Amino acid sequence: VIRQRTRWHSTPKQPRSQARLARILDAAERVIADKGFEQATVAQIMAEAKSSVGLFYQRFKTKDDLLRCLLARFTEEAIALTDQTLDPHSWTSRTAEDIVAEVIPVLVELYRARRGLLRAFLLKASVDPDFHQQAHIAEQHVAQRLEELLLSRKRELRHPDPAAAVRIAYQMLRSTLNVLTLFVTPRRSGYQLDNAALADQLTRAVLAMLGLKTRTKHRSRSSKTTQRSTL
Amino acid sequence: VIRQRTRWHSTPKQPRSQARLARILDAAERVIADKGFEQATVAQIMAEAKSSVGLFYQRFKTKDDLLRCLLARFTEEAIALTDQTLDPHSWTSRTAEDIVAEVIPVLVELYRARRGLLRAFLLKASVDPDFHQQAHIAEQHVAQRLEELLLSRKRELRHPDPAAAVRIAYQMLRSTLNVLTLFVTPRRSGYQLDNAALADQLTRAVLAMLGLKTRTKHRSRSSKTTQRSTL
DNA sequence: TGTACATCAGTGAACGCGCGTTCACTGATGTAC
DNA sequence: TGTACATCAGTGAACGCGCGTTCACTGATGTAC
Repeated sequence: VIRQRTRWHSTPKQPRSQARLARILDAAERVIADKGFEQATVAQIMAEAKSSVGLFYQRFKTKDDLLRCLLARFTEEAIALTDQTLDPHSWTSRTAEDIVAEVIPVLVELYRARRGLLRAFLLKASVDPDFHQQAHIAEQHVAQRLEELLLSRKRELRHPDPAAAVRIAYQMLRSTLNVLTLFVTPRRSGYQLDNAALADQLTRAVLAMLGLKTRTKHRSRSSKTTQRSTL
Repeated sequence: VIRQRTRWHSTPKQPRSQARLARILDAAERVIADKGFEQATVAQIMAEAKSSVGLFYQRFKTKDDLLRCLLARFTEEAIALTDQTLDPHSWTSRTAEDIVAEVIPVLVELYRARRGLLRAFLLKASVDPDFHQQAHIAEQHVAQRLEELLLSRKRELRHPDPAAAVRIAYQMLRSTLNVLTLFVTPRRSGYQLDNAALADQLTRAVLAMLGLKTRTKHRSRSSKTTQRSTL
């Protein structure tokens, strides 16, 4: 009767059930990415994972706890990717412009690939201070790496306060991607995200904000193909 | 018994109950701005309006319908303000830079003043396609006015595709304000929004994106006072 | 090698709570005669 | 001026539904002797 007490939440030791945990997280990510966190029911998720509702509560304290776990998992991935991509050694003898022009498309693609999950994170973060805090910490890591990398080329930036420029440019870039993530539903017809064009536009804009010359290589697409879907 | 059938939703003709409707909308705006739409209960709102729950459903079809009404009311105000502020006649012999430098602080202030309500709108729009559609229409009105005004000074913009530049700059500006609206909780201590500094930073950034020279008049504040709170 | 028992892993029906919505009601104001 | 009735404006307790969470249960795998 006190049996229940002895079971910890999450991190089971047996390999079989550890695999099951991964299966649940994957299923959760799929369902949540598809329907959103609020609309996804625990029952749905566990059906997708081919497990039972009871098991869910042996792995997670609450439904909210699940999203926190997904965030943790995502954060790890994101930080690893960042540290790899933004490692200063891989950018020696490259200009600030190179960095911006190559990092932005990667970011845009990441946002596209994980759109549903990111959307769920954003919505939760906007409503739950603890969650926001958690997300913010991870976010700052990425921001700082990029800032350091760009400020090591401070001289190239024609701006009276390069640090401020990098920060506001990054904030505006991320905000734009966040807003597109929140509001541009792919299901809806009409404007479809053309990633290449979007990345181009953003690159151009960020370069301008940083006071960097734009090479003509970045085509300026006709304004008709420009992404317009916003709130 | 069929009495109920004969009552229309909303727009009562009697002046007394029309005043009451306004009182309900005001109360709703206060409660929703404070707690958010989901967390605000119909009972709370009607208590704040010193009315009863039953009356609520004589004025609104559903709780969602209330938010739609608030959006409609807000939209009207916003469009009126836009048409007044962005009227071409009041800007004759002013430069594109003047326009940007004066409009942005107004926008920032509007966002600050109506933060709670805008937050509720944004969250709803990100989840309800119909609502998003409605908000989008209003939004486009403002965007177009500003676009027209700036493109009438096309020659001043040093950019290969001025129309595209205006659009992406506006989108990034609005996105940034939206993200700040969603994520920077004023209750939380730490970074507090310094509107003047934020407006300055944004102005500088937008001018750069549009290919306009920055006058030294726009102070570049030390990076320590820079707004950093983002997701 | 067999028996008894403990623990692990998992199940899914039932519970319960919050809150949007309904509905049977009251009281005040107008209108007909 | 009084009476009967219709309509308007408003009330708030009760209902009901969705979904997160619980809990009494099953079956399989170890371990002691």
